[in-house]
Amino acid sequence: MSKPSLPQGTRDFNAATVQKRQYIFQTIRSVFETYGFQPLETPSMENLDTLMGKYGEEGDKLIFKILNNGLDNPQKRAQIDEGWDKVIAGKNNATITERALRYDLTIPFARYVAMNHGQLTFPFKRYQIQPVWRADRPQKGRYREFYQCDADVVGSDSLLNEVDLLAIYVTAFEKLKLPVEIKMNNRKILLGLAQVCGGEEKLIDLTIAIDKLDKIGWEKVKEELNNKGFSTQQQEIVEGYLNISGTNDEKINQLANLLGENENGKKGIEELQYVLSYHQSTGMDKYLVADFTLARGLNYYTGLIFEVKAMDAQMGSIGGGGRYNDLTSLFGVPNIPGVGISFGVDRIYDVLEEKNLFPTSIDQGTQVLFFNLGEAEAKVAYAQMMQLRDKKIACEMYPEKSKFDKQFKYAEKKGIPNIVIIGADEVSNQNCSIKNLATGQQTNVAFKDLLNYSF
RNA sequence: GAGGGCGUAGCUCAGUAGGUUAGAGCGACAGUUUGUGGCACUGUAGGUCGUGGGUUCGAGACCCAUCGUUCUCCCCA
Repeated sequence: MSKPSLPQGTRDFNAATVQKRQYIFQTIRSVFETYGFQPLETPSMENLDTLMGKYGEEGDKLIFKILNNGLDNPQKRAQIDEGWDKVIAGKNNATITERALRYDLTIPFARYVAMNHGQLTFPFKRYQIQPVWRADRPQKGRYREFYQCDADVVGSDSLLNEVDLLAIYVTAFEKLKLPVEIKMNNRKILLGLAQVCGGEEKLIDLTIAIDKLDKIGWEKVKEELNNKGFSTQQQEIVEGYLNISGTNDEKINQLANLLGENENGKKGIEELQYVLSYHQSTGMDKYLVADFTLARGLNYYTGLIFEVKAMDAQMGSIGGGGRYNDLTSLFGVPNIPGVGISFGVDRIYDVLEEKNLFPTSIDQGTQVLFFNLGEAEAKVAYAQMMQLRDKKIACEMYPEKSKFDKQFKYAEKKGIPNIVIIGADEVSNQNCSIKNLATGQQTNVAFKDLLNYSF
């Protein structure tokens, strides 16, 4: 028997951790509900072809695939061998695998909308809090199983949805007391840039290069652009684009000059301005930062895109989202525009922990420990305890008659603030001794008054 | 997919240029006269040194492989 272990990139959560995670979930959930979003849950596995091809080449490689059952069936040997050959050649084959663990919550949601659009009332606003799985190499802030909290609106083109979703971000992070910056860009701006220098078909090469700016620096980006066949003149435009700086308004002005009369550029800027100006009136614009180098990997985005960064923390993005104008057409139902955001709970947890931002009051453990002083006494004490439990006070009784020392230590280790002692004397006097472990104060309380005692 | 670090008691780690029976702190358990904890003292248990090879008279230490873990890059939440 080998030592038990956990699959790579997965974790157990102990009591204290679960409570802190619940605090994050509940905070986000209550904000979602306040904004009129309703819950949805989908299965942890989807058909493989629902997921494949939606996350780009890199993403497809990170999907956890589930091996089919019955591969040991000798009668299907030939078929299975053929299937394996295809899998080994890098293709998917339904004989070997036809299901996979979900990689995010957006695509399963799109699949749900495509399947149920006849019954849904649009605009349809749903939130979803569930784990997702990625076959990534685990490292800091990166797990193979982690939770996302998504809110999406489908069936509406209005930018008011973007405004609303940004407000959700701001409200949730304010409640969590986590200082953040929300970066915004627009795919249309990136498209406009591509059209101005090199053409639309270079959009992907261009965004990949731009995205690397803060990691590898301009010289290397320039080199990469050169390799991808961008002319000197085009490279200069990109350089000008990347050098845009200042306040949001200043950046937008510089961008407008650079992109000139390009239709996509103008539209992209207009949308960005709309959302920014809306949030000037809510006061939330102080969190919003126009960042034209923001690209985002998922290739289904078509409009405004967002990414949330925790301030002063060594951590990748803790949330992201954007507009996708035609996601359901991947599943045969065209013309349902959508926009959504996602919270990365596990990373938010790591940042809150690192910065010590969890409130101290979320520890919801036992309030009162009843000492066990023997069979007869325990029976009397148990009846008293049950009354407190009826009043929703968390109580427990030490399960065996042990020395005081031991029972005290148990209370201490579990962080139980109060103990109640009911021994032979107390039973005959119909009262109990209540001791507060922090202060050491001990008082006698009659059984009939116990219910009104404030612990 | 590429590249580093680290695997010694339940936990955190020591372990000198390879040399006898592998150590400490914390934790656990027991006790210091069996109704009042935190402190202190005493004692007890607990290790195939990740695994498998190799070098050597001799390996926890050196070499190779393998597994696990962690971090960076890629990409992402």
